[in-house]
Amino acid sequence: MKRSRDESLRHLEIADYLIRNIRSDQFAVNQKIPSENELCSQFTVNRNIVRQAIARLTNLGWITPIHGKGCFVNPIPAPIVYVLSNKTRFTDNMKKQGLEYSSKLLHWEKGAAKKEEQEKLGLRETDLVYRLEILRSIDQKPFSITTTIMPEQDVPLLENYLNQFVSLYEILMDHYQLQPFRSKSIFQASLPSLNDADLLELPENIPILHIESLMNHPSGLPLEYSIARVRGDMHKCLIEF
Amino acid sequence: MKRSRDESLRHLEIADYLIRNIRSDQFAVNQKIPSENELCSQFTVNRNIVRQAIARLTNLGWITPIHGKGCFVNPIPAPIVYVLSNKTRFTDNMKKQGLEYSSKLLHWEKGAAKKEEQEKLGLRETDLVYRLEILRSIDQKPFSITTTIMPEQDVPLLENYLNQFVSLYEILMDHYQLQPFRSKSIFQASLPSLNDADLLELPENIPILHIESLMNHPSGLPLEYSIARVRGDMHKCLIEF
DNA sequence: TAGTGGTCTAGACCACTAC
DNA sequence: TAGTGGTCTAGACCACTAT
Repeated sequence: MKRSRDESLRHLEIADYLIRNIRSDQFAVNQKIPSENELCSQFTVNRNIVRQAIARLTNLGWITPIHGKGCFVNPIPAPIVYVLSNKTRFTDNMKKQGLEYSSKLLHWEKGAAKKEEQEKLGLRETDLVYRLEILRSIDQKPFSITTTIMPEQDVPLLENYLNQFVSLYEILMDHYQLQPFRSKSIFQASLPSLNDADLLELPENIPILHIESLMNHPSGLPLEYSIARVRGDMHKCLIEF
Repeated sequence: MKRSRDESLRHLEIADYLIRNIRSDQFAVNQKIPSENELCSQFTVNRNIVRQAIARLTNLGWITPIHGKGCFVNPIPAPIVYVLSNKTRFTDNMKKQGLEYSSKLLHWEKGAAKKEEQEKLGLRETDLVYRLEILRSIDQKPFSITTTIMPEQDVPLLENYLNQFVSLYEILMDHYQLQPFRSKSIFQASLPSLNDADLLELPENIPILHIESLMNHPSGLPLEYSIARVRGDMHKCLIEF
């Protein structure tokens, strides 16, 4: 995977040219960059080469090509700083920053705990768990997908409250008097699965911050195991020690 | 950036075929996958299409093409769990896990503190800082690059000890009796810069875990500001609350 | 209808590796 | 020398958008 800076690959040259122009606002946000054919003549190369450059910028999230119209420069999202502490809530964080947020329950199910879930939550094979898939958005734009697993015994008949889902923590608080505390989190950088990329409306190559968390009862017993996938380019996670 | 699963793009079909075969060990680790020409005839497509599929797998880190030889399946690195706490050291973490690690000082300089550095470290415009660029490896494989900034006043004549660099924390301990404590860290997922990708010997599209940290004196005064870029596919960062 | 991006074919020449 | 990957050309046909 070695690369050297002096090799003259035409498509990289064109990609660099485009990125420089976007950076310096020569190609403004939400505006079109030159068409493929224009770039072909400008650089006297084949359309395939231009398309390689275009693909590169698309993958890196700089532009979005729209069939029949052209390639448009993406707005650069300013990363949102999210403070993670033992009692952080998504909603609290957003409220503090005055951001418009929303949660949507994509899917839920009740079933036997899988092996990993048993271990993380301290359950037996026969125990049941709820699995929720939640999409969170900020300013109407998809921001993260979280899979949350909770033991059925802690939130019996949870399905009764899922019809008008607004916030998981409201449900826990209002109907079960539960207030989970963060016990530990594992951070990882990865690329989105095709499914997550679709849901987050992401180009494939935008990295994802993967946060696997265990939340406890105030007593210390595990209550909630969650795996969040957050857009890397929209998110910074701050931890204070 | 919408994608639907039912569109039949030949190059995606080929890429899927290859990934399935790698996953199921039909194409074993460190072995060659079929050559481009073989894939061309197998799928009765043009070489360009096969090369799109190959590029996809390369970017995703599945294979490494070697000129004149073929495309070889990459070994899948098992992620190393790194515990981050207010007194974590890289070397301690690795020692505990019995891993062979090493640090290499790539570059150092002394100069006026930049604006951001002044803010983070509480310095004045006239203050000087040391900037170190450190490459850490595990089992001889590049793992992370860290830029560390320290005020000159805290580590005067640091250059005297950089000739035989082994570990930054050894120098701080042995020559300055300093033991920095982690105050806060900011996590972000991103893609590597071209330079970092080169140094880490990474395909471009392997995501990077970006950890920006502030370390303090035991007294609470800022002592060290660092920006680490860690291979996302080799690293999990655990935080306990 | 003209212009745009989306997909694909059929070649060419080169550099590197193995024999 | 034969086979491999690396780069690039010159087309074709299609679907979508604007007018």
